[in-house]
Amino acid sequence: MKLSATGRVILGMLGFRPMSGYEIKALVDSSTRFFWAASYGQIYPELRRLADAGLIEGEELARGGRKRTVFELTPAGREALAAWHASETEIQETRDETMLKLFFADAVGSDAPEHALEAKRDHHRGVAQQLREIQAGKGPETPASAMRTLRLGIDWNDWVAGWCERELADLRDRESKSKRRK
Amino acid sequence: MKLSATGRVILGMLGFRPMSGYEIKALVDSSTRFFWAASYGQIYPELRRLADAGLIEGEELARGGRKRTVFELTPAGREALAAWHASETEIQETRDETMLKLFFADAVGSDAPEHALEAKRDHHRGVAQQLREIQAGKGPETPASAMRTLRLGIDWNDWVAGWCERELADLRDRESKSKRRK
DNA sequence: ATTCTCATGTAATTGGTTACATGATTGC
DNA sequence: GCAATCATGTAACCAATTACATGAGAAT
Repeated sequence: MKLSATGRVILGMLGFRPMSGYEIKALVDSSTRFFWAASYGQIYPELRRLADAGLIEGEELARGGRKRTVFELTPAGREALAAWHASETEIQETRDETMLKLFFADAVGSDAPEHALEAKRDHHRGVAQQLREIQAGKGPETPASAMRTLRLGIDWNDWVAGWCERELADLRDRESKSKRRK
Repeated sequence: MKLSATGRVILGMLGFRPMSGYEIKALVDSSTRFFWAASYGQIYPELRRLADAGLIEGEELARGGRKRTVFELTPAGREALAAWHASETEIQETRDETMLKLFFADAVGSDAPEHALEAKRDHHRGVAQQLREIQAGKGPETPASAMRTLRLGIDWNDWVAGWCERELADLRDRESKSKRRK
């Protein structure tokens, strides 16, 4: 049984604890969405497929007066999760517009590289800030691996912002030198 | 005129110099593919759309005996490229399986975090290696912004590999300490 | 001769988002 | 009474990959 992209994130989430589709979506939005998003339009149909495949099992469990279906991993599902986790990484898809702008800067204009670097720096600063806010909101029950991933996200965004900053300094330095030479 | 995802990379490539669809694809594969991929199934139809919109213009230019269509930016196309470059970044889509595995590690097993970190470290080392090979193959005519992007890719992958390495050391350190305590 | 690279395209399928639709419950 | 949140789902649409199809010229 080959796990679909959305299937991976669902099985993983249910590995933490049983959840409803709604809870899965909420958790994705406050955690993995920076590197792995999922929408309702994918989650609910995929829950059904995973249940049909016997990897998860749903139970009607009302909370308060609201009825909802809570899914949990079956033994086969836990096995599939472990098998996926141990398997070779295959999905690495990225669409990073700041990188694309950086790449094309020379084709656009002489001040484009500087602008692209500034925009990229600001972008990563903003994401780091968002992640810090999420971090502050996480309780002590949050799994260590989730906190580690969050920390990596913050450190990484800080690092990229710093890289852009250094590159900008370098760019301006060379600019002022070439002006002096004239 | 709003540029589609594939439209952005095509206009950008044609910003460097006129090219055929085949050349665009080859260039994408040796440069932007790590953060912005494109397939023939997107490139050729998109070339037609961009030409219909008046942003690019095709000319039949055989090379050797092979006939091919070389596209170049029109003034409107160059304007659209600059406008996109100066606009707010909107596309930031990532599917990073190594991050997902890191995130779920605690839900999988006690040795899963270590495995996930090792796998991620190795993955980034491999990508850095690939990028270094690409870097070695680039000639002096390669635009500075393209080289800068490549350098960022290498530095970034090295940095992530280093982050994983430090985290692994930390993990093993705490592990041996907790064993001693027993 | 045969394989590789250049070159262009389309069809089928998959995967995914967005918007819509519905409705109950809880908290203010 | 009203808004926010919980909760589940579908339909329309869009984007993209993969595989297929074709063919010619260049290199060995």
